[in-house]
Amino acid sequence: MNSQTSANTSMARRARMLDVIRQQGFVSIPELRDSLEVSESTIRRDLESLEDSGEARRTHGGVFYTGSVTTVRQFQRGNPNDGAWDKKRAIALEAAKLVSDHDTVLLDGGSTTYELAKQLVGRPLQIVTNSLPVANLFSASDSVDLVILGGAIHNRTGVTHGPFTDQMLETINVQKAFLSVAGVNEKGFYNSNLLLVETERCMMRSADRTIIVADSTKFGRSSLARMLEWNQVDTLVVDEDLSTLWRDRIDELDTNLILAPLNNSQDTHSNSIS
Amino acid sequence: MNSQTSANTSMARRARMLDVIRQQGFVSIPELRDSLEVSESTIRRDLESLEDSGEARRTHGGVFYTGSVTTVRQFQRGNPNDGAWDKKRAIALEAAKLVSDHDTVLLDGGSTTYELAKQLVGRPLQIVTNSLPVANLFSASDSVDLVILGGAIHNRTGVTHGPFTDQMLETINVQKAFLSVAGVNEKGFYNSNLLLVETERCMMRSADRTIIVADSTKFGRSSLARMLEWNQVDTLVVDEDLSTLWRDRIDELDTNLILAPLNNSQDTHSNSIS
DNA sequence: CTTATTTTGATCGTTTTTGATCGTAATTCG
DNA sequence: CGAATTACGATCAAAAACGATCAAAATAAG
Repeated sequence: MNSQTSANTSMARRARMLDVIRQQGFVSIPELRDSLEVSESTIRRDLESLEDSGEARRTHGGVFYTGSVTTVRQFQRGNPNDGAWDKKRAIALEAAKLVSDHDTVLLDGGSTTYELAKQLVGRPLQIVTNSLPVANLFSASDSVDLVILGGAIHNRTGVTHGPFTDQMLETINVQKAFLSVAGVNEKGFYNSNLLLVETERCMMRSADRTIIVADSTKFGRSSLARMLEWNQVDTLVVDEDLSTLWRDRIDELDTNLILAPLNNSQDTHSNSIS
Repeated sequence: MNSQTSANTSMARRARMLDVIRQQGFVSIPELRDSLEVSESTIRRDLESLEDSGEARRTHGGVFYTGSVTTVRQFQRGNPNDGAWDKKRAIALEAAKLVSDHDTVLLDGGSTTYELAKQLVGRPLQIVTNSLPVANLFSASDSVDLVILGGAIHNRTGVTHGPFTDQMLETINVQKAFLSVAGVNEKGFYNSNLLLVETERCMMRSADRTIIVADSTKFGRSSLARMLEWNQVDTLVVDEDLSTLWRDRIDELDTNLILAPLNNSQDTHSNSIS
């Protein structure tokens, strides 16, 4: 009809639609029809698409916004068939045993530390973290004192990093720091972002004990920036798929190695339910 | 002609209903019918559903709120009908107009600033905040540089505060700071938490302009701790339900007063997105 | 310029939700 | 204890919302 603007493509419309949904939290279809000046049929089709991509959830009578969970969703939904998922959870279970009640614990960002965080919810702890998803986990809980490391947010991962974070870490001391890595080789531990690596070095300096959580697929892989040397790490938690080659190597160092068993889905449910 | 303020859908209605129940503790069905303007049959069906989900318990003659910890938490899913909510959104719309693209903006915690944050999503900005919910809104967005103020999390509200936060604010400068308050009287602006108030003072010092967002119900109410004096505030955004008494008072000061209109009929093209 | 593909808007049958009615159960009052 | 009143749940018809389908319009390709 009226070719008023050049920005009348379906993609632009969906972006606008999502904006409206986000701003209002909930919108009915007639409202969207008036606001975007297209037919309800088109609205329905667009919503279907938006729901498929997970940015909104439809209900009878309208739409809810669900988009802000995208960062968290990465972890939660994740790739359940990834295989590495089981390893991460096994590692998290073992790592959680290293934490005592009323400890002060620093948690880095990353999917493995996020799993660890889930294990720690509900326990009486002081938690320090630079990860937004991890912070969200604990923010509801009454049992933990939560401290967030300030700084610039790294968009993809939802963790803070940079000079602000580093400065804040200088005045903080924790008993145990759990760090995640992107790769491990014979020279040390790696991550992909330079600023992030600097922040993680600061974390190490703030901690009495530095504990690395890494699944076995990370071994032999390096990445952009070296984070730590072997002798700077107290304890390493890996799943039991770690090759004997690496086990032997670590044996010769004075880094503590903890192997997480992979078939432990039994022991939590084994008893009860007669 | 659906100039109805609230979207009429089962889900939104149940949220409203639960709000009323929570607020009053016990409500009769006729009361709910009057308050929500639907038939008693619908009320009964909704209550049945709410009881199934454990959020309320029915008895002969009405409903009790069962304080169940559904941890719905956060206003994200929202209480679209807190009553004051319309005001908050109107204020947010006006306040958003004060923000220019590529501004550096500081956002305090609070439901009104959260509404403001929703309005700002998608715009090219630098955002600094101490609020976890606000941070979550922006963390997915590519258009904003997000900086989180570190510090201890205040459990109820999900905002950081305390010495860490204050220290970090000392090295930060923003063009506009949007602060929320719990109360306003002739002496100044109040909030309920002493440490939080100290942090908000630091925010004010870090900002070129300090803008207070407060709905009209806050006026005449004080709270534990005085945060700011009148002369420290550049601009005040309030809904138009503000009494003439207060309008006159503010007129005599050199605080800028912006009144947000409440008629929320569909805005035609006031939405300057792009 | 013509044809093919995509996108849009309208229509229609189906499903869901809503409001009213009515018989039954519970509570109150005499 | 029994009658009256009130509240409750089930049933049913009207209304609203939904999904599918199809033709027109817009866009892209030949």
